[in-house]
Amino acid sequence: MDRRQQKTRQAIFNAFSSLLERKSFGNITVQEIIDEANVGRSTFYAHFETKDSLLKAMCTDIFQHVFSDDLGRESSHDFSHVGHDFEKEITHILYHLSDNRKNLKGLLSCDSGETFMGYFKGYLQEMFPSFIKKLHNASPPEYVLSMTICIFAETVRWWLAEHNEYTPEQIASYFMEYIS
Amino acid sequence: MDRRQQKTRQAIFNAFSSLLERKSFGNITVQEIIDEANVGRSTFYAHFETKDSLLKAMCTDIFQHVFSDDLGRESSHDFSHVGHDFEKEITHILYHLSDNRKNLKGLLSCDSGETFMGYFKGYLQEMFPSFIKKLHNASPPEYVLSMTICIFAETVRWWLAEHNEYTPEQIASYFMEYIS
DNA sequence: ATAGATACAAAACAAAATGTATGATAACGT
DNA sequence: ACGTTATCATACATTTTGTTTTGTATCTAT
Repeated sequence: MDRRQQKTRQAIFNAFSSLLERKSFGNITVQEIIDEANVGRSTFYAHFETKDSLLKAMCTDIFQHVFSDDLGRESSHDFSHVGHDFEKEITHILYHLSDNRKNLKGLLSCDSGETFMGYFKGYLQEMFPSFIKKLHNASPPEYVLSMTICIFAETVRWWLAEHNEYTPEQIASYFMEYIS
Repeated sequence: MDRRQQKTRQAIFNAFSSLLERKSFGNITVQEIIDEANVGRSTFYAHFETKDSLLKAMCTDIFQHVFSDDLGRESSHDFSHVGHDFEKEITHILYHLSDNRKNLKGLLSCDSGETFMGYFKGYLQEMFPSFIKKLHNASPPEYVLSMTICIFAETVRWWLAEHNEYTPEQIASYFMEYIS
């Protein structure tokens, strides 16, 4: 890929990320992104059709880093049998998420939430079903799955937005305690 | 209050509600609300400063109906001792929420989520603390509270958006099973 | 019933944002 | 070094936003 494209793309990502720290997705204009990134108007639209496209691209980027080496490699893992591995896996992911703290805080505080959570849940749905089979009986499995994913997402949000003082290991244990 | 004001306010609420069924909050323009409500431009701005003001007013309206006769009357209830009453209370609230299903679906599918959930959680925080004292030990209480609120909100969203076939009683029991 | 207050519609307006298009310039890959 | 292409600056039509003005209709209080 052309170096110029990379630089522009990164500049836009950085600008977007920086703005997300200050204001919510819905209140950010393309114009602001352009100004912050210091790129030409037409250049922005050459890269992204809309503000939503940018959001999606950014989510894809982040999740690729967070989940690639984990789930890609370990998708064959069956968490239903080895409970301890599951918590370790969660911890591992939390470490990755922590690296993206700056971006995630903005993305998690809804507005962008719908899109972001969509991606988030997409990945999580590959991890959780085999694990949650062990849990709860009377409630519909799809309900339990939805809640488990929601709780994980909210745990991450709670952690990154308000309680950075906890370690990934602690957060993982809180999460495990809550869903077990 | 002037009848004219009431009519206009209601027309705007209805228009907003109608639009929320079709598209997300972020993609709705004031212009569309004005057209749909069939009111003058200046009239809209006489009632609401911004689109966000409208959202807040609508949330206040809805929650007032949902929580007024419950929490107002029963705020003295101490749910930490009478577990069964708590589930009944939840069921009661679910019935009220069900009445506002049309509006809530739009409001819950994020964008407006940030604002709406803020209100939602504000009310829930008055209900839950005494109850969750009984639960979980190792995790921070504020974490458990956050997750409980989040689970309730997500339960409602899951129910209204995708699984209307369940009764308030069923949903309440699923919720209780999940958080107990 | 009437008088004063006020909510309303219609229109016009400036400012900002959106999305597209153009030509010139600079950086790129080979 | 050459052809390619990403970028910028500029311009433009369109839409949205929020304010203001003016005349009219409707309300409330007396």
